[in-house]
Amino acid sequence: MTARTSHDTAREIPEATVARLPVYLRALTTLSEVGTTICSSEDLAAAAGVNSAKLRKDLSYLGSYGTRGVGYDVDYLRYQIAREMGATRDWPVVIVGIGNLGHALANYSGFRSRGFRVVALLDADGQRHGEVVAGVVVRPFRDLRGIVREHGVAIGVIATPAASAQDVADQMVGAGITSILNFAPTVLNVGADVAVSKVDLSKELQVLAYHEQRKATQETA
Amino acid sequence: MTARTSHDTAREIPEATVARLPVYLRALTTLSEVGTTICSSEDLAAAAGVNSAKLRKDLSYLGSYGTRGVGYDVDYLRYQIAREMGATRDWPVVIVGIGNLGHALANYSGFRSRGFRVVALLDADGQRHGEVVAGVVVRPFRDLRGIVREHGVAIGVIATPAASAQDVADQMVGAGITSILNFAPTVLNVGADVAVSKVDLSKELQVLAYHEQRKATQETA
DNA sequence: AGGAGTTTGTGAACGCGAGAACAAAATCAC
DNA sequence: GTGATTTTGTTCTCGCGTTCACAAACTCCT
Ligand SMILES: NC(=O)c1ccc[n+]([C@@H]2O[C@H](COP(=O)([O-])OP(=O)(O)OC[C@H]3O[C@@H](n4cnc5c(N)ncnc54)[C@H](O)[C@@H]3O)[C@@H](O)[C@H]2O)c1
Ligand SMILES: NC(=O)c1ccc[n+]([C@@H]2O[C@H](COP(=O)([O-])OP(=O)(O)OC[C@H]3O[C@@H](n4cnc5c(N)ncnc54)[C@H](O)[C@@H]3O)[C@@H](O)[C@H]2O)c1
Repeated sequence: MTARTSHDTAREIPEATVARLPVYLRALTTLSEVGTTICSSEDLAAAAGVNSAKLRKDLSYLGSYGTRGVGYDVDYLRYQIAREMGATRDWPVVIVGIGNLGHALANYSGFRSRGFRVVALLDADGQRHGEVVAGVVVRPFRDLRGIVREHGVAIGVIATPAASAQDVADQMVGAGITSILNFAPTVLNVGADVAVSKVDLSKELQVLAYHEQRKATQETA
Repeated sequence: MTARTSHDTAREIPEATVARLPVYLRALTTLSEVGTTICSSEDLAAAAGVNSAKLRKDLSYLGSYGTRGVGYDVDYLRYQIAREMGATRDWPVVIVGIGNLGHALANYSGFRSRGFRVVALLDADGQRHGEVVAGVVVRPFRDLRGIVREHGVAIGVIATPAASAQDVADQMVGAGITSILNFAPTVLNVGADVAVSKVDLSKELQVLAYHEQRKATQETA
């Protein structure tokens, strides 16, 4: 692979690599906060919890940002990853369904610090309208279209019950949203041009329980 | 592959398959609630949002629970998957860090309905002690050891800030917990006999932002 | 300047998972 | 009963991701 210039962003980055870049970004931020200016792939891999060869290969998809015999400049590499990920710009986000989870998400400072700005909190329940959460007022769900247009929102978060999720997704797509983060335990049907990411909290617990179960049955065997 | 009897649980199930079993379980529950008694692999695959060949291969790791030319008995298959996953028994769980996210998790009914019972809510902040969330009182973090022993807790959930997460994990392991679900954005260092599952909500958003970014730069190219 | 020591970037081997395709097994029609 | 039809369980192939291993490239010391 030849060297890449900073404006050469055309190459495909494997999905598995993309999923790890945020982890590297966080590890670099931590290193930077502790005053580290240079780090080796070994150091960074340990901080990110991955194999160092994998880390180097991942970074090689972005370009050649290290120095052999030395390592990586922490802040420089961090900027390069952030730029590639789109983390150097601000992403307006709407959250739909301001119940238990929606409140937690709205209050989460980690989104803001990573470039996501909650521009609206929407709920179908009139009882919730007018409530202010983390400085943002809860508004009716029907305001979705106007908000998306006004702020150029591309990313929507669904935190409604499963029964409403498909309907909410349809309206989001209709309003112009092209990426959805879904917390409801349902499979969403959307067009191929819409990206859906699903977070299933109880699935994670169920997988852990499976391994516990296996450990137990193997011991008694 | 030969037929398997119901007590033959020794075979290794691929991790990718284990991760999908909860999805199948949920799809089967939905089908059952609508009154469906028999379904084909095609039906179930559509409900779960996967390829039907993949579904059949996944199920074949558990045993041969379908009937050729007919399909699967919904309730029977659901029971078999639940048994394999350990979902037929009750799993006591402790949640540590009852802030924004901890409150949402404590209030989440989906855990209970899938066999997880929150036996304790723990927080280091004395201000929070005594508060009742979803019928469970918030107690001091130092009670962890006693609670784990008393209830035989194997699974712990970490919802504290990142700075405290490693310490909480160490104490959990010391108290006898062997599976941890971590919501803090940190890599946890634990022994090889402890399973850690990490849920990183902002990572998911960052991956979506990356794809949005790519779409945008490709259009302008 | 040159050699010793480090660390990156990448070619190559390997293993796992996804999906196509098909044989085996069950039902149904008559 | 027998053939047509349906649907499962499994084999086979392909591609992706992980990891090893090493040459290339850089620094540091003398
Ligand atoms: N609370 C958790 O920790 C947790 C964990 C895992 C998954 N989830 C999932 O996240 C989702 C939300 O959970 P929750 O505990 O916050 O539920 P909740 O009932 O507390 O909140 C849901 C909110 O969505 C609103 N809503 C319902 N239909 C709507 C619609 N069509 N348009 C707009 N808003 C609508 C409701 O008014 C309510 O405010 C659920 O699907 C749940 O399964 C929650
Ligand atoms: N809120 C969200 O939606 C969200 C989203 C993604 C990730 N997270 C992550 O989840 C974690 C919790 O987020 P939050 O918004 O609930 O934070 P929070 O500050 O509201 O709550 C943290 C709680 O942990 C308690 N705590 C701190 N140190 C502790 C210790 N050593 N032992 C026991 N308890 C301790 C605090 O007293 C507090 O009650 C954070 O790591 C955050 O990054 C939260």
